[in-house]
Amino acid sequence: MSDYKRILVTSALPYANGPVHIGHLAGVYVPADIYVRYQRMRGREVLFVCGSDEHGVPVTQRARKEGITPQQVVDRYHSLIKKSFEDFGIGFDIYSRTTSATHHEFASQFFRKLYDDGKLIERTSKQYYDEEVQEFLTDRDIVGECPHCGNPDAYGNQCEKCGRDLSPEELINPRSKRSKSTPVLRETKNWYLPLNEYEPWLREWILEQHKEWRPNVYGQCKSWLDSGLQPRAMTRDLDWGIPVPVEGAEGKVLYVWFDAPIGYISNTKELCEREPGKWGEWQKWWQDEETKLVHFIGKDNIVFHCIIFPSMMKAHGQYIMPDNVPANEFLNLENDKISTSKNWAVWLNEYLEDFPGMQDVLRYVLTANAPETKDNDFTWKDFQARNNSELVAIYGNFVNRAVVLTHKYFGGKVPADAKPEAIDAETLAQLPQIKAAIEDYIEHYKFREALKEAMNLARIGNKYISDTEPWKVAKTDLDRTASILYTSLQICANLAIAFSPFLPFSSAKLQQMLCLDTLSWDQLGNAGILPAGHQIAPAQLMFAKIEDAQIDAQIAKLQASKAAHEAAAKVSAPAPAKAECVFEDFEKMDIRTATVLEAEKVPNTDKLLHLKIDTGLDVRELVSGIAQYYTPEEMIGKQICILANLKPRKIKGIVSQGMILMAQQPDGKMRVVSPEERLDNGATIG
RNA sequence: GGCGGGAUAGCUCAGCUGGUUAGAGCGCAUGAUUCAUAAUCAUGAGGUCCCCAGUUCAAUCCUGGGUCCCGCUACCA
Repeated sequence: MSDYKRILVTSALPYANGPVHIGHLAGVYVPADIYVRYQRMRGREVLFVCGSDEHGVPVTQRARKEGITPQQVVDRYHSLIKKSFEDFGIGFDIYSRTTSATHHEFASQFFRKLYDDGKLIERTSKQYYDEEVQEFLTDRDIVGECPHCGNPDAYGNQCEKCGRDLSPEELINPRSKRSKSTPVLRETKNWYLPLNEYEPWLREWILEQHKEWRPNVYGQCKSWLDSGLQPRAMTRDLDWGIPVPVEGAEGKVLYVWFDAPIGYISNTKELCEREPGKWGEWQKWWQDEETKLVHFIGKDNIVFHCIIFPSMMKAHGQYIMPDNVPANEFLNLENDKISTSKNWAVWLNEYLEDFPGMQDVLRYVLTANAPETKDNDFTWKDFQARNNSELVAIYGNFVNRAVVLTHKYFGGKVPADAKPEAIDAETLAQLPQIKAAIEDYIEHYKFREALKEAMNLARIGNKYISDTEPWKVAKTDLDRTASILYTSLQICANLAIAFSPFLPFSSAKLQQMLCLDTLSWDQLGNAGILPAGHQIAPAQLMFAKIEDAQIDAQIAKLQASKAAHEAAAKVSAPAPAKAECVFEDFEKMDIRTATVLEAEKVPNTDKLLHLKIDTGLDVRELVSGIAQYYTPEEMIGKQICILANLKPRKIKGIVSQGMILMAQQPDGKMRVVSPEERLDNGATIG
């Protein structure tokens, strides 16, 4: 922090196609919020910016699925997410959105500057357009015959067989993977950021100057840089997004990873223009070397925040670079990956309803168990245990002991330090050490350890009060009792400060109980925060015990929602009906029964099985992408149905003669189609 | 498959540039205590530091190989 005047903190923009869950919180928002609250308490000038990421293909997909507009989708989730964050105490200075006018204008200008300065490579090409889905196709959505080796199933960017790079126009007889129709060539232009030109600079900046970044972040950057960067398209042929502000770019939008990180900047600008007196000009946050920029993200975003966005800012020329990008690993839930689509998650908005007033418990658990170095697991049992045996039993209990005794013996007035002893000073001497430790840990983004130090302060308090036994001493020596409680109350005041970046609601409550107006970080370690004679409020419990029933209910809810989702996926949203076809088309297909003789995984793939089957006509081989649903052993001996006269295609070097008929549900579950009763191989189906 | 990260007590995690009796919290056991939300305090048990080889006087740490988990990427008629 030494050389910086102010700190700008960004936290990853949540994607506005679903609510926020505990994985997001643990990975990004809670640590960022702790960092920000801490820096603010130290009196540093801090700006904490976030907002919804509202462009991109998943939003349009969701809209299509629900029969509403993309705008309706993002409106719904933006307000839900924003409200949840507020209620949870994530202290953004601004939480805006990438569909805002400010952002659209700003991102356009940013792009336009790169364009005008010649920082972008323009590539005009005839690109395949799928008239059925009315969209341009990405290279990999097009397959056709390789002009070099004749492989009938080369991809638009590369032939897997001969390894040559291709462009889609070179393919003979191209086909669209999106609709199975024949695409037509249309002229299109796209603009690329030549990341390769920034490679030497990135190497120096990251690999030489930021060896202190977390291993996962540094390692992944190194990996990208070592394998060589390629120009990356910054525009897309889509209709949901920010229009590309260039002549002849109709029907194109900015790549969502171009637009989204600029959201950090445009949201800053929005805030600065709204309250210029408070925040000054946005440029001071983004373009002044004395600003320390920190991006809090999850590990899946590393490349965008460390390679692409910095390259964009470098290309622009006026921006500062992040000082650190503390990316967290992932949080699992009850031993399973958190999944929005499978509804396997604890949603923030639901947590807030189910556990009203208990924001800090979740903040505590997610910090104590934060996935800082590796993936971690959230379990409700652990949540309960940490609440009951740490927050209640150690922190809450200590405060309660001190406050109750003060009321019992001194009418709720802080007693004078009438008869100090060595143990008091020895105990209080630990406070500055705790302060230093918390500071060091937070400055190094080690929030888990920092929180542990804060909790140690409460442990010190409990030990002190047990060692000195004021309830016994009170029978004979009220002066000594006064000193003990004086010391205990000072520890309470220190606790309110030490915990306030982590547990802001509880600190506020404690501060109220102690009748303290303001607390600053500087006072942490101070053994005389509460003056003798100061009146404090009656004791109230800081944390409530969580009973088994509440936890069981959450676990049951989780299981139920998962089951409900699975059931719903089965009945709802079947694949849309296809266009009518004539009988003659159907008749062309030779569908018949066959039996699997041999099966094995295709090497170097995750999804492919190589099968040998008896079709009744012959014994032939085919390749099928079912390895995630069936093991080779399960397939052997199975009777299946195949499309026997499908044009052979070579996949991973194996000629696949036909296709297995598979039934697939909307939730992805896939099963082979078999006759109800075993028939001879080669029985025709129709 | 390629690349990156991870694997340490029953659980969740620390262990800086190779030498520590390998640590902490929770949980568990025993004892003390009763001001406090049966909370607290003390003591203790509990570890092939993922596996195999190598370098070294010495390896949890370094090197090579392997296994499992996660991410990025590729593949996915």
